[in-house]
Amino acid sequence: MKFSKKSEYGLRALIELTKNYGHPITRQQIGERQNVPVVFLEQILLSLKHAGLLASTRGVQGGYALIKPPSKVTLGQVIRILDGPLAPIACVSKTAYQKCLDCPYTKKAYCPLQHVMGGVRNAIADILDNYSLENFISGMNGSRRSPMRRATARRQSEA
Amino acid sequence: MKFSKKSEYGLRALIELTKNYGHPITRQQIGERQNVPVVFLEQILLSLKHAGLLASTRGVQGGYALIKPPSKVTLGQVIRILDGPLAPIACVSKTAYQKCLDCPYTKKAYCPLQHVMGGVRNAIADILDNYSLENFISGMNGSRRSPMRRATARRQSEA
DNA sequence: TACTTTGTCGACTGAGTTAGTCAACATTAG
DNA sequence: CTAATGTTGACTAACTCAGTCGACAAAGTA
Repeated sequence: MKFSKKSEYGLRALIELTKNYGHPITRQQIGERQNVPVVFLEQILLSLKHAGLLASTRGVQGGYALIKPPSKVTLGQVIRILDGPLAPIACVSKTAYQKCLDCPYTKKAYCPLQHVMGGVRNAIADILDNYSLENFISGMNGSRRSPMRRATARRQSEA
Repeated sequence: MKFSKKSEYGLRALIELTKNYGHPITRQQIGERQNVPVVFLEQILLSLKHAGLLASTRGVQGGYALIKPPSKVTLGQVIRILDGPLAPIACVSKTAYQKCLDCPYTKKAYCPLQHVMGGVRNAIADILDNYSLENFISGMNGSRRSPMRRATARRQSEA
C-alpha cells in the first residue's frame, strides 16, 4: 500500500509550483529545492502538463507553471494522474471500477472484502479529494485536517 | 495504492478458516471455495502460520486451522504480514518507520507531505486495525466493536 | 512395512513495474 | 546564429508480483 516515488516527487514539485503560482520555474530549480532527480522530474511534469494542471514555456526564460488555482487542485487528482486509482482493490474504485473476475461472491452474494475495502477507499478519498494544494502548502491550518473528523465539506469525492 | 493479490487471497482464505474455526481444512478446500490458485495459496498460508495465526497438521486428516480467536485477529495484522506496512510513505509508518532521506524538510521544518500522509495512514489503520475476522465474516451488521483497544474514531460506519 | 495424503521449504521463472538515463530534436530570447 | 530551455521516445537495471516445480517430511491407513 505504498505510493510511488512518482507521486511523492510530483507532490513535492507542486509545493514549489504552488509557491510560485503565476511565474514559471525550471526543472532545475524544482529539482534543487525539493531534492528530486531532475530528469525523472521531467517525466512527472510532463504528465501533469498533459493532464492540464501545468503549462510550460520553452526558451531562455522558460519553465513550468501551475495554471489551475491552488484551491481548485486536490491531492487526490494529482495522485490519480501519477499513480492511478486510490482504491485498494479494483472492484471498489469509483473512477476505475473493474469487476473482480475471480471473486466467488460476484453478484450472487455479499462480498466481505468489497465491503471493507470500500470503506478504506472512502476514507482515503475523503482526505485526498478534499485537500487542495492551497491547504497543502499552508500547512496545518487547512480546512481538511484531521483524519478523526468526518469530511464536512462534501466535495462529492469521486474515484 | 493497491493491495497485492497475496493480501486479497489471504483475506479470502481467512474467511474460510474463520467459518471453520476449530477444524482444519486443506489448501484444496480453501482454494476451491474461494477460487484461489492452490499452490500460491500455500505460500500465503505458510506466512500466516509463521506469524502465529494458523496451525497446520500433516497427514491424511490434515490441513490448516485458525488458532487465534476470530475476534482477536484484525485485518490490519493480516495485511501487514502479507503486504508490509499500511502507511502510504515510509516516514509516516508507525510499525515500520523510516526517515525519508531525500526529503528537504527533514528535521528542519514542517513537511506538508508527511502531514497529509500521516492522516491517510491513520484513516486506513483506524479501519483495518479495528476490524476483526469476526466482523469480517459476519458482514454488514455495523457492530464495529474494537477487539484490541478502544476505537477512538468512528470510521467505517457504513459504506 | 508400504502407501497415500497432506504439509514444508527453497529455488525458479515470466511478466510487469519502478526509477531512472540518454540522445535527438523543437522552440524561444537575445 | 547561439545558448537556454522544453519535448519526446527509446532504453535499461533492478526489483516485485504472481505463480510453478521438485524434493522432502510427517502422519494416518492397510
